[in-house]
Amino acid sequence: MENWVDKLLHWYEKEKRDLPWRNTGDPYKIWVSEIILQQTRVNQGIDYYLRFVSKYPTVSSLAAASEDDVLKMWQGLGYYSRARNMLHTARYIEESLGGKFPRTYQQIRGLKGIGDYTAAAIVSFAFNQPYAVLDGNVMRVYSRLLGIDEPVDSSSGRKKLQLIANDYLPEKNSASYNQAVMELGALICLPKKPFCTQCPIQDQCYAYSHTLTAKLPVKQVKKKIVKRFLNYLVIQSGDSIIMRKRPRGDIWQGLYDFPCIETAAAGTPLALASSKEWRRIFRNRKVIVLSVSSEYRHVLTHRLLLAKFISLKAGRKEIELPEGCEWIKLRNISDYPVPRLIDIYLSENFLNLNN
DNA sequence: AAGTCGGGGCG
DNA sequence: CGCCCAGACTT
Repeated sequence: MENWVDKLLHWYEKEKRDLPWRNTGDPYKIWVSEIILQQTRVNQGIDYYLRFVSKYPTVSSLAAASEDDVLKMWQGLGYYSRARNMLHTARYIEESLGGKFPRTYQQIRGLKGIGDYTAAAIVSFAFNQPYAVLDGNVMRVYSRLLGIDEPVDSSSGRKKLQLIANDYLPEKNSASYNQAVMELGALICLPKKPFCTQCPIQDQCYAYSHTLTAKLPVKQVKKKIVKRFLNYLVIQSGDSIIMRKRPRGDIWQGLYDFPCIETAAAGTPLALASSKEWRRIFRNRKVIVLSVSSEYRHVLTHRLLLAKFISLKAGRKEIELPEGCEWIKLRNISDYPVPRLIDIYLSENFLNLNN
């Protein structure tokens, strides 16, 4: 029916790499290989796999090992919970399942350290059961092949791709088909600069015919934590203090904080004093800096705020009130909504006011 | 749904 | 330096 499936399988049989775990049908060794290869490149995992199955050739031998020894075998590979979970699961199989590796998807999926992908991989590769694997390679291949533009790292995107993978999985050659799709992703359909001219199913590919290979798959924009340096001016005069209602289009809209000079890096009071904002607020006059706080760190979802509070004493008439700012009686300050950062600062520095 | 967990290879 | 890798688990 779908001729491209045969092309893909043919390509796989011809081009597949000779990897050590492809020469065994032992579910234990396939399990070991799949755990090692989680978030790990094949080339990095090969030596670890060979050493591991050499030292622990069976579930029983692994179950009898100490955690120190297993972790030592894992040293340098990372994600060490994988090794601890394997030991735990080996002992469970040994003690509760009579040392016999389980054979059904549901049983295997329930083992510690085995999720959807690994359970499908084991039952497919070891027992040729029709469960579709979905890993990074498979998601990339189907995203391009079918033009799926939903983020593959969202739960809805993964769910959709799993259904697609289930749908495309042939009933008979599931083991070969699963590995063929992954191998295509690993050798041809690369994240960057894929070798489309060598792809056996290029003529089927939506992304190729629409020149979208560079755009697919879509990933959620990684919210990298951006630092913001806030230099707050805590200006007091008599029983009053200047606060600012935060404007729209920025964090903490509608809450109150202080007049703020934001800088690209940690600012020193001396540098701030020569800034345009400072000179405008204080009308080019000298003011008395009472104190400069240490740096407060405040984490938001996508921001790391590094705040300093510069406490100043000034006469009201010497001040040019910045946009959105107002004098507030200190005794009323608890009536105003403030961000957590400001609340902490106030509680540490105006303790008498906050109870 | 987002955060956490390691380390290495590659452009 | 950022991205990505035969992901799973916790919060």
